[in-house]
Amino acid sequence: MTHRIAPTALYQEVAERLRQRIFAHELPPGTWIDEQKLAEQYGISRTPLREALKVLASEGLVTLRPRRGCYVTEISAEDLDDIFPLMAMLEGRCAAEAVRRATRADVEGLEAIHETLEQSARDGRIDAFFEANQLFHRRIQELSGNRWMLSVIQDLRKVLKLSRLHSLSLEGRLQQSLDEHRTILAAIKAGQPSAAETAMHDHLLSGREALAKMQDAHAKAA
Amino acid sequence: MTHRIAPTALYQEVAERLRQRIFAHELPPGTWIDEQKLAEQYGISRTPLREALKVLASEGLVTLRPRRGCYVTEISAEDLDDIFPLMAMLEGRCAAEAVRRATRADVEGLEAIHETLEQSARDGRIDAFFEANQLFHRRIQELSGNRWMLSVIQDLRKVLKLSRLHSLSLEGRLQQSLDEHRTILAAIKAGQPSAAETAMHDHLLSGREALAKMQDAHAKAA
DNA sequence: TTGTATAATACTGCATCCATAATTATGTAT
DNA sequence: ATACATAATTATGGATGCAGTATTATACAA
Repeated sequence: MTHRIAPTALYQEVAERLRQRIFAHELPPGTWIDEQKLAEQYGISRTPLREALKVLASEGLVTLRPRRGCYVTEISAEDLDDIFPLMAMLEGRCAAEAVRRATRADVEGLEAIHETLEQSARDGRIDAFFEANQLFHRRIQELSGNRWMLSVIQDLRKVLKLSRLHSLSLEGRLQQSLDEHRTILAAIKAGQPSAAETAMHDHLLSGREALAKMQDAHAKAA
Repeated sequence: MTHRIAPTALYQEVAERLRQRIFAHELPPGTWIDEQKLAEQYGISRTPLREALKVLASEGLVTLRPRRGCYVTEISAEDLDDIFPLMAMLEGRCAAEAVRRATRADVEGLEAIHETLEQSARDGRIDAFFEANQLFHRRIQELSGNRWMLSVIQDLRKVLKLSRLHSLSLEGRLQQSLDEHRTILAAIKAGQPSAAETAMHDHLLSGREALAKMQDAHAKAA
């Protein structure tokens, strides 16, 4: 008899599926979410769907306008200007803390992740690069040992994913990103908390700059 | 004809009422939330109540265990050890940024708030002191001009409020808290960002220490 | 008396239904 | 033709009902 360890509720699964569709920009920012259409699509009633939307709303992925419906949140340039420095500070702190707490094995684990990053870059496998990148950052956050810090960062990262340009920009500066990662990893291996902190901090801000350039180019094209 | 500007949904009102009851420790951590009893109490159906619980869950105030019900979140000493340094960093940064952005009028507004804090302390009006304290912190966060920073901090503060000792500890160190506020304000008036930052930072950590002492005393009494 | 198995109870999760408000479509007057 | 008012439609918010599972109570055996 197999006992279900994680008896996830329907609304949770729906929330996750919607998250994926939002991140994939299949539901771009501004899109109105048609409850009954979606419910029908998923073969469920509106009740769990609406519960899922409440969750996504408190994550900031959708915006609920009472009596007006639910829309995928639109993120402004000002929001990005707010979020990136915040993330830079938080992830920077994580890196510093991670250096202080990481065991030998932990560092080796990070090196392994970084290696797949390098490999993905060489092979031009962008999606694999994305994934390894995410994992690298996340692992460092975990090593910092602060559950709440991790939760805050992950929440903010979700919001960043709303911006289509966010993923595109990474593509254009793959090599630079890789270099920055090397710097971060080097500081970690050398056991230098504050070097790791500034390296991570700058890495994030560099991401913001790349995104800003994307926006400029985008605006010019329009 | 008055047009309702903010047509707040029922689930939002319910969520707010529950928040208050949780913060007031009328529903202490660990309490099981009886859906139908509460729904009956509020004279509503379970549907909006359940939606409210979803919101509170993503705020971390309650924990939903699928098929098992909903419980007020219990916060551990480790959580506090995670959250306070995080808050110290965030609010510290806010203070620094606030100094850089505040106008003359802004600073005067802060002074006014601080004055009610002083007055409340003199009069021994603890609830008024609490309120002015909250306002002071919040105003600084607003002055920092970073909406997301503010949102993150407020979310974390909600979680802190789960700990009954949190409010009690402030009571015991009213004078010290006041002194620390004076230091913060002085740095702001002097236009010294980094002094304000460290003052605010230390103020938060000092709060954590006081809480730890409370916990020790509490443990000893038990 | 204690432990286990079974039955009764209670609660959660989801579906369906309905009232109300918002939106769109239609008609009329200027 | 355009603007406004009214009617029809549609979608949201909330209530109710029901199936399935967790929990508690009861009975029985060791």
